[in-house]
Amino acid sequence: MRLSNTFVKTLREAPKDETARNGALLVRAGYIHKEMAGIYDYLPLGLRVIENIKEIVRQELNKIGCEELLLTALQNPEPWEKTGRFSEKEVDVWFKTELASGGTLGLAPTHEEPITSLMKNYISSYKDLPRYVYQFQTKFRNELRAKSGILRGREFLMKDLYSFHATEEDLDSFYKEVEKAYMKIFEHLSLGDSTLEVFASGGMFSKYSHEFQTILPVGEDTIYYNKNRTVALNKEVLNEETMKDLGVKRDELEETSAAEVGNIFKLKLKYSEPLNLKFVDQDNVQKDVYMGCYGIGISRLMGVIAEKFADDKGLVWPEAVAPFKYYLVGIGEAGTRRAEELYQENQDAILYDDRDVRTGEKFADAELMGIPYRIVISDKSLEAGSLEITDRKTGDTKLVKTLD
RNA sequence: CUGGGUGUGGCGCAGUUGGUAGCGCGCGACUUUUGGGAAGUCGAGGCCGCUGGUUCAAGUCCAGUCACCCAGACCA
Repeated sequence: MRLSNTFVKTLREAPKDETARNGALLVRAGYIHKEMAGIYDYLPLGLRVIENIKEIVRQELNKIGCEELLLTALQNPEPWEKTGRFSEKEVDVWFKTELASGGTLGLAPTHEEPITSLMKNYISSYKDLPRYVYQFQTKFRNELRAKSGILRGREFLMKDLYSFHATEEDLDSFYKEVEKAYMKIFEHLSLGDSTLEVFASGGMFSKYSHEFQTILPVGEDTIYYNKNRTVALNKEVLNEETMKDLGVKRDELEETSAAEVGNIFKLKLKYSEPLNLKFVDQDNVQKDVYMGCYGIGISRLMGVIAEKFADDKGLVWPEAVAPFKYYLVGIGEAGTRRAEELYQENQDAILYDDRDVRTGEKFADAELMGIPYRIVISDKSLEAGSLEITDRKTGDTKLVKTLD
């Protein structure tokens, strides 16, 4: 991408309604634009980051046999009424709207009901099981208070996976596979070291669920974990019973704040029963389908990564999610000519700053945008017959002949 | 929702006892400059969140309302 070719501009100062570090930097660097509290536009660079995160998630899920689909955001109240979740009493974050022809629709805060209803069309026999389907979808939640930049929005992007099984044992074994896939995803995102799988409240259908929490000072959750990180739990389940279940003592546990980037649940029969999702087993008996659900906050992850790695100069993207690998600057006539050639040869990997502005401004923007490597081609570097590459993270500069 | 705070060009801010709305950044033109956010000159750009009220006169005073930020509560 040529910087001269995009409408996006960087800002020297953050707008004053954006105080969280992730939001302030993402706005300043031109990745997102705020429409309203908790409601953001994703600009070209921001969209690339989102797509990179999605692709990492997609690849790991596909490896364990998941299929991608896309459900609707607008919700027919019917299935939700069957589970009792269309009422504000049960789910207090509904956005609802009216149909011109009469009747109420909801904007989906999550998708258990519609996916369960949908699968009734396709699951009728044990031969149809198990199935794993997922989507990347915009969720709408009418939060009383949106905050922390893109960490907690009213409209946000989530990956939600739903699994369907003939038996609880099969659900259990797939659940374990998802746990492993999730850790791989967080490793690819450079969050492996700082993300813990923690025990959390399981709601009414199981004792515990699991959350994936990334250690982060501005995170909204408080978690506890032991020294070698083999056991971690959310504050909401920090009690005698849980500690006994997990075999830890209070004084072994350390406290930290963290951001929830994923949550996995064994739903069991919670939705299949009221929505009547059944199958015929080998013994010709009708049985309820066991279900699990598994979420990852895609847009929140972008905020967590931005927040976690940023320094005083701006964003610092891990290579796997960065919108571009290289930020290219040509200096002088010969340097600019060579830069243009290099860009032509590697357009997918390069953000080419071909603007007619001073070099200092280009350097400052390269750092603010957090592109992993900055390439400078100048008379100086050409004399050495090479390109000058600076690592955004360490600031180290080296000369190389060609890009790898 | 409770408490506190803020709304003035794209962004950050100033605006005194009510009297023709200003500064910095950014934007346009020209000149000089050109490896760390350049300098000068000239210029464009604003129903002062919205509605109503007081007044000869409201960015400024009064009432209402909306939005946004922070802390807390909430987070199926």
